[in-house]
Amino acid sequence: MTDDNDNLDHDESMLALESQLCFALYATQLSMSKLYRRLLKRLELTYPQYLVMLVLWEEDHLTVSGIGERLSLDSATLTPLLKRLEGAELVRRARTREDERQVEVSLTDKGSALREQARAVPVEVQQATGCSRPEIQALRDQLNALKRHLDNI
Amino acid sequence: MTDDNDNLDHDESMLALESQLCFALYATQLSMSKLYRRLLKRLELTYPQYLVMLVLWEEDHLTVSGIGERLSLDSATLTPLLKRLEGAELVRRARTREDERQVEVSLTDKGSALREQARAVPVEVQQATGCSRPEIQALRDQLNALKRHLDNI
DNA sequence: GTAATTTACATAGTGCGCTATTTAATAACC
DNA sequence: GGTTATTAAATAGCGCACTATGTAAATTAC
Repeated sequence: MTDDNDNLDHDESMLALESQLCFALYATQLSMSKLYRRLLKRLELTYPQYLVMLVLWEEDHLTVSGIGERLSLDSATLTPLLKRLEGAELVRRARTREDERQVEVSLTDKGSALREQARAVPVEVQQATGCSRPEIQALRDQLNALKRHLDNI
Repeated sequence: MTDDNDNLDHDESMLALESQLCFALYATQLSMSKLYRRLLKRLELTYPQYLVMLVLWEEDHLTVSGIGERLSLDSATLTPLLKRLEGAELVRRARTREDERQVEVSLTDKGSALREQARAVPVEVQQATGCSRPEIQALRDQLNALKRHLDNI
């Protein structure tokens, strides 16, 4: 019954935790976010807040749905997060005159200034990954390709 | 001042969202967990619950900290999750006689039986990723290597 | 011009995942 | 044997990230 045994071994490894790409992704994401939590402590930002700030440092005056598109996040996630950034006086939120359904998110002076401190973060992260820049870029590109596949189902 | 401009462009891309490995990881993890949410709906499991079940299908009768080690998760995360699995009658939890600080988590018959239905999940996931098995294994191995680096800081 | 539909955001509720702390049990030390 | 330190799990509180739903504004259809 070698055939059955092969199937058994195959099935065993199909459900084994270590085989799972999903678990590698999940566990590495947790480790990455732990590293960022440490680095972002002095900026007084959480990791998702930092991602939002990255978006706004790149392009100010975005709507909630504009930020949502960039980060693949729902307004149910973004609205409370942006309110906390507003409370920290890093952004301001206001309904646009053109379309009152839309909320425009803009950087405050304090929010813009925080960019200077944030500059050190990617350097520190790169050191922590122990990877070269080409390796990081290759891995990032593979992940982005994987995401596009996953999103097209 | 081309040198300054080079530095400026360098700094621009260092904080650009698309440059960030962290964001690729974060966004891909969100997409992966969305895919699993769809597939796991009929098993009535959340994604983290599924990961716990994977661990127990591989090795039954683990302590909370044993599961925590496998998944890199704290007891503050696991205890409520395991209570929900217990409520769904997939596991049972009991203090061990040898050391009453420890809680042993065991599969119920229902929990063991769920494994059969779970077998289809990795196959469906692999189809969704659009990657070959060697590609998946290579990406998984790179992520695991990255995690080890991140954890050693 | 009005009604129906769609859109953008907000809210409610749930399930994590974390830090900090508490509780109870075990181990180490004197 | 008693005290102190450590360990395992649980609890509290907070910040997401999601689904579902509600509210208000804009667009579309008639």
